[in-house]
Amino acid sequence: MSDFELLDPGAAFGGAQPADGGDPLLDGLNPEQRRAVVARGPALLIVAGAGSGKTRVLTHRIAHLIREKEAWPSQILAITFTNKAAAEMRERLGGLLGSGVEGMWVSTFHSACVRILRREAERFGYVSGFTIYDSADSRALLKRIIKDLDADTYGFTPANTSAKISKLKNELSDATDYASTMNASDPRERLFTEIFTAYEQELKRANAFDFDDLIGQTVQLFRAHPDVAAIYKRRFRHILVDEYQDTNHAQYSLIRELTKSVEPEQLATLVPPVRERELDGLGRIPGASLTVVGDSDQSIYAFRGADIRNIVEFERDFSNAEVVKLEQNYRSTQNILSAANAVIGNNFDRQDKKLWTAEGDGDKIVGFTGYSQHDEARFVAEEIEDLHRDGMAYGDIAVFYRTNSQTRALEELLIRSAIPYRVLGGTKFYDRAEIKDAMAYLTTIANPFDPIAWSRMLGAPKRGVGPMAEAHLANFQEAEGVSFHQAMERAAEIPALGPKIRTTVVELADMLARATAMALGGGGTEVLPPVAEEADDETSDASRKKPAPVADVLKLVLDSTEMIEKLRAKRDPQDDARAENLEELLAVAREFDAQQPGAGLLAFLTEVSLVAAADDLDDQSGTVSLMTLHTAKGLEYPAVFITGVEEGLIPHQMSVDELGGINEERRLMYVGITRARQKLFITLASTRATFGDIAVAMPSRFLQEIPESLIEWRQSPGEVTGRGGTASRALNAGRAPGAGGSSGASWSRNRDSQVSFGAGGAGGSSAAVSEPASGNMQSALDKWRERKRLAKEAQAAGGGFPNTIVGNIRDNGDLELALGDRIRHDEYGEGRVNAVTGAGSKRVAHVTFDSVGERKLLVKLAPIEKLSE
DNA sequence: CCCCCAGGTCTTTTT
DNA sequence: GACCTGGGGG
Repeated sequence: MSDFELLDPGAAFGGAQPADGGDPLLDGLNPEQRRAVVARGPALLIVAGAGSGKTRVLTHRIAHLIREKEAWPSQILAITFTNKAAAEMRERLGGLLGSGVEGMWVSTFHSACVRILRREAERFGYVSGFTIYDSADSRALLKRIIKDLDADTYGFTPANTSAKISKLKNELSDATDYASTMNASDPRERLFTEIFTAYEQELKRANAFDFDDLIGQTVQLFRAHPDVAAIYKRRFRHILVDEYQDTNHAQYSLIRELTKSVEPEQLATLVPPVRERELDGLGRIPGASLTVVGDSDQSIYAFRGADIRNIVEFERDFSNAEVVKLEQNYRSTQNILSAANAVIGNNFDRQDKKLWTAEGDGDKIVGFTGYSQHDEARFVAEEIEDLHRDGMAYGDIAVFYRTNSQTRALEELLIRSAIPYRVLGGTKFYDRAEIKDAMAYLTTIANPFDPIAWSRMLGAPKRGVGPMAEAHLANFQEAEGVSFHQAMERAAEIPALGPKIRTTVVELADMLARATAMALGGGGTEVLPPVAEEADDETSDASRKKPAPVADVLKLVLDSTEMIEKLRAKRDPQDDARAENLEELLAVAREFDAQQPGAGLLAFLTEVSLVAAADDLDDQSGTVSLMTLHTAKGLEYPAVFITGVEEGLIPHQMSVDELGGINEERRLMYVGITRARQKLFITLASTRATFGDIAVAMPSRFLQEIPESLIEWRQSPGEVTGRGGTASRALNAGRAPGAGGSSGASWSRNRDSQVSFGAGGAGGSSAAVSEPASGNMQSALDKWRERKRLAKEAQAAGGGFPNTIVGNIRDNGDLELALGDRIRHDEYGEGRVNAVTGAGSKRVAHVTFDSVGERKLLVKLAPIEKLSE
């Protein structure tokens, strides 16, 4: 991405632009881009198709505002989607402006809100040292609440409750609102209200915010305290929001609040005093100018509350809005763009927009169908090796997938092929148990009122303090109204605790007190409870010394708990890896201390809470990047693999019944395709192991939406089982006999939905690509179209259209395998059957191969034949 | 109080 | 296949 400028043909050839005027901020931009840079006025919408150079436009716009003295850097608030994008933007601005980026806020919604909340926390009963609960913390808290209220018998789980609460909070709704609108005769709704209320209370007691609160509470803060809002409204004169299509209602409201004018009655409280030239004709400070950038075709976060209407209705929303459309793509070849256009064109609920490029067609998209996900992964690994041999850097290659669980097979093959790779997101470093344990110490040190962190800290490593002791301490803490640490110090006052536990607890409390003193830099000043009035003098402690480096605090914790030593002492090799992870955490803390000297523990915890999946991407790492399609948004790579392009995966099974679900999945596919610059590979498998057993997979409907002339199949879905001609034999063999139960049902469905593919250069395809329909009942339409497609295909199968490859699934029929049989496998060679499990079409053979060892195979579908005994 | 094992449940995507 | 829960034994 750093070399984007170099690859930008607009810069190289000038295109249709007027001759360069010698302005570095405008030269090399196309006319639309220029308009977006120089446009002024209250509101600007930049509709930026994928790869149309929007980051460049945004940075140039900001630089232009500053260079033309229309704004000080400190008057700019730029919101990006990830911290990485923010860092990149700041870097590019530095390149354009030199040093003049001091004081500019370039950050994510969440980081910006934390910054505001930490400053203003005291105004609404929080302490600035509040904890940020990630989803796991929220769920841990909800789990306790659900158990306390016996709500699990009503089907409430931490996961579904947390999702529902999150959704409500994204709509800026709280428990009181919910209670007033719910159907009170429904016991489930009443119970949910109780859970929600308890959850809010517990968060407050813990001095903690969850992710959604960060936005929502900031909005509440602004609404409840116009004087606070006035400070920020006055400060930020230009607000720019990237990826606007993925903003939710809370984020939208935040932007709305910030772009309102400051009314005359608020002016008096502002410091420094308001000067005449800041005011408009009505004696107000006018609202900030707003620039939003987005692409409704790339809206993929509806599940998180993102509301596509925010961007679609922007013009209605902000009157006098100017609109600039960027459609020229500087990233991909025409073939890739044509595929992307073809796919997204099937979403009928969008404004038509076509990406185009001045570059040539480029290579065709390469397609491959493996018969299993291992086969698919093997192809990916081999192609990566080829690309690398031909001179492409590993860092220029990315592999995308829909679900995190798909990484397993890919990693296995990449390891075997000695290809350096890294997985972004997924099981994150900070999700590991041992890391969470260590982090719990740091969190409880920063916020001794946080029960989740305290409880985790108490139990790890095991020290003989169990749930009973924990409950006694927690009760004492609540009754006395002290911090958890103070409760521990006074363990002697709790008669229910045994002498041994008392000693352990007091010693632990002593260690925490030392660590706290270090972390806060004071002489052991106890952090005050979350009460607004008292919190004031917490900050006025002039005698405070500088906080110690985070690494020192962590070192104290690790040393005194002997966490690393205890792990090393175990004989499980996994525990060695855990010990190394803790060493790694220490290294991360040292790195943080070096990057931000004196920032302290709280800043470290904040940063860790807000890292996004794409943030740990290191452009210089020189490794292949693996990530979900969601994480891929905003990134680009010369070579891209999209894997698992199957029905049920993309579109994901879960989305099929959701309102607009298919359309969102299609956008996800579109995002994936448009990440590729030169080479795009689309792969799938005809069987996939899920849940431990193996199921038949069908090619994704999105695959059929790509014109076949754009794809060069190395192995098409129709060919995959065609080796040795067994497929046709199997297909003529008719319906599988005796396939009972659910497996039979799924089998017959698969047989009915044969897919027509132009494998091997077949002519005009009869592929059932449905016409874009008009209307707005998208879900119903989706279903109807799906049914139409299936009907058409069924007809095609029966009527025998010439290009239809009848049946794309191998079928070994009722091949009987028994213990001890020798078989030959197309890929693995010869092997011996150890066992056969399952029944019907789900029969699985456990085979030890001479070359690769034990494998499990679906008898019906595996490319195997029985050797004579 | 802690460890181990059997059995049930689940899997979309993430700041 | 992985993770969590609950019961039994040490």
